[in-house]
Amino acid sequence: MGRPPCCDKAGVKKGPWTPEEDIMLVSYIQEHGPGNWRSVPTKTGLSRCSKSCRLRWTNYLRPGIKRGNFTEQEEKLIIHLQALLGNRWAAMASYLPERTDNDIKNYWNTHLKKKLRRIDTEGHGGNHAASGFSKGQWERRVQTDIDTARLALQEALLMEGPVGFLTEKKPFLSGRRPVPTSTYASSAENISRLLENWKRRTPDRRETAAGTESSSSAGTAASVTQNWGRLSPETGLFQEDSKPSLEAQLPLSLLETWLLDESYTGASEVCTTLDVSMDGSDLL
DNA sequence: AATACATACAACCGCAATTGG
DNA sequence: TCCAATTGCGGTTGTATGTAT
Repeated sequence: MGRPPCCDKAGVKKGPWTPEEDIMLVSYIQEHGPGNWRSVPTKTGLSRCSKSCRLRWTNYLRPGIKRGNFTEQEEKLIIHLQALLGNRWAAMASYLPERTDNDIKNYWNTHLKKKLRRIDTEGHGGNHAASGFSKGQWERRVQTDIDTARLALQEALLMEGPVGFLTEKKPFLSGRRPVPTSTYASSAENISRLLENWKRRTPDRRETAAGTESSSSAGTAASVTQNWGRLSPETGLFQEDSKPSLEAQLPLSLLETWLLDESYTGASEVCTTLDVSMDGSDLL
C-alpha cells in the first residue's frame, strides 16, 4: 500500500483553472514567492492540490512564458534536441527559455512528430533521393549526426569548471535570439491577457461590474497586474524560479554549437532534410 | 444549420528523484 | 542511513475550438 495520491481528497477541484483562481495563486506567489507548494492550497484558500498549483504556475502563469506559434528556428532546435536528448522535455526547455516543457512536448506530439513521420514515409517513397540520399544513406547520416552529438556531449561532460552558460558564449541567449528585457513585462501581459479573456468570457460578470463583488475582483486583478509590473527582474523575486539555472546544468558548449550553428556539418544533413519539408507547404 | 471528425493544448496521473528530519 | 514528504518529469487524457461534410 503506497502513499495516497495528493489529489484524491474530497473537495479538491480539478479541471481548467478560472481567472479567479489564477489571481489567487499569482497574488500569493507575488507575495511569498514560488515554492513550498504543499502549503499553497491552504494559504491561498484554493481548492486545488499542491501539484496542480505548481503545474499551473510553471506552465502558464510563470513570468517570461512565450505563447503562440513556434518559430522555424525554435522548431529546428526542438528537432535537434529531440534527436539528441530523446523525450527529455525539461532538458529541452532549458534551451528554449520562453517555452515550457509541456509546450515543447505538445508541439512535438502535435506537429513535429507528424512532420517527421511524413518525411520518413516520403523517404521510403524516394524523397530522400530528392535530397541526394538513398534511404540507407539517409539513415546512416542521421545516426552519424546523433553519434556526433553524443560525442560532443561526452566531451562537454569532461570539461571542468563552471562554464558561462548564460554568457556571450551562448549566442542563443545573448544575441542571435534576444531574450525579452523584462520577463515581468510579459508576465504582466499574461495576467492582462488573462483578465481580458475573463471579461470577454463572462459578459454577465462585466455587465454587473457595478456590483461590489465584481468590482472588487477587478480591483484585485488590476492591483495584481500593477504590482506585477512593478517587480523588475532585478528585484529577483522570481528570478530563481523562472527556469532551472542553466549554469547549474551541463556545460555543453560543443553541444550548443551543434545545436545552434546551422553551418555545422554534423547537424546540417538532418537540418537539410528537414528544411526540405519544413519550408514547403505540402506538409501539415 | 447540424453533425462528425480533427486538432491543439491545458491539465491530470503515476513514477522517479530529491530533500530533510 | 533510513524513510517519509515533497518536487519534478514524462506520458496520457479531456476538452474546447476549428474544419469538413
